[in-house]
Amino acid sequence: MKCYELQNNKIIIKDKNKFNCEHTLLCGQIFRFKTTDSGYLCFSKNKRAIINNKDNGYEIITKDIPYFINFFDLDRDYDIINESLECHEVLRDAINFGRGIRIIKNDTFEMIISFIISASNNIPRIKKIIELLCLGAGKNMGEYYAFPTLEELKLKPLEFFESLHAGYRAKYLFQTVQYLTEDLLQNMKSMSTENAKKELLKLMGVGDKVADCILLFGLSKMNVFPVDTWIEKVYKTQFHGTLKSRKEMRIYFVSLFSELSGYAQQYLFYYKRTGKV
DNA sequence: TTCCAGGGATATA
DNA sequence: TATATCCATGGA
Repeated sequence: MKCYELQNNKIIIKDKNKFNCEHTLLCGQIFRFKTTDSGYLCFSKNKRAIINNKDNGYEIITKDIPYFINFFDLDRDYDIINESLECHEVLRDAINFGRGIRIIKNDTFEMIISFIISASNNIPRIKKIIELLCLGAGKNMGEYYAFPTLEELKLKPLEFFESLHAGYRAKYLFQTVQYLTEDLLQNMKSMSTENAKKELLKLMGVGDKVADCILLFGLSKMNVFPVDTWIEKVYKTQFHGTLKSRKEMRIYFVSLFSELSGYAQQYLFYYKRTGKV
């Protein structure tokens, strides 16, 4: 059963338990969104979705409806996923806390740049740096700025990335932009998780964790489990684990959740970071 | 002042 | 392969 309907060229969501916009935007997978009086604005590439609260759901207004149906993964039945994950006790609480989260399907290039910026950084600052990036290099769309294309960023010198207050990540961004090609970005979409990760790890500023985030949010690979400082806390406090390296934790979690690893990770991350447990 | 944030690169063994 | 150290920035 679909969680949405199309009415008057709008996407109508009638149940926030099926798609909760607040949880989906605040759970750390999207850095380009704003809260408004009536809901949210959400951006991807050069596109925008206006999300208004409506009854117990939302109306989503956008010029590209198919893009955002796919972006918010609205054609997937999350009840089946949740049911499967709830056999793990810790996940039960995390799912109840973040019910309605959907794993977004964002642009590969936008995710590569965004998560290079995310390394050893905090979410409010990541958002500011990305906003400056769009302002300084993205196309003016009238009421907002697009995320810059690879072609646009290839024209920018190292000094431009330094001007974003990106710190030591500026040189990573510059080198990765110079290295990347449209062909490589396109080819990664059809690669296996393992092969795509090998390619991502060749990029300057992309290590194990950042690669997993790009695979999850930018290439829709669900058999990955990014381990960051928050997941490390979850592992120690909720799972009472004894493994020491993040690599070991990643292998442990992927073996536990398999093809549902990405969903489990996002529930746990949001639960720990926002739920203050 | 020190610690921390969706870590990674590099040198060293 | 595994570990130690350095890396910018800004808020708490």
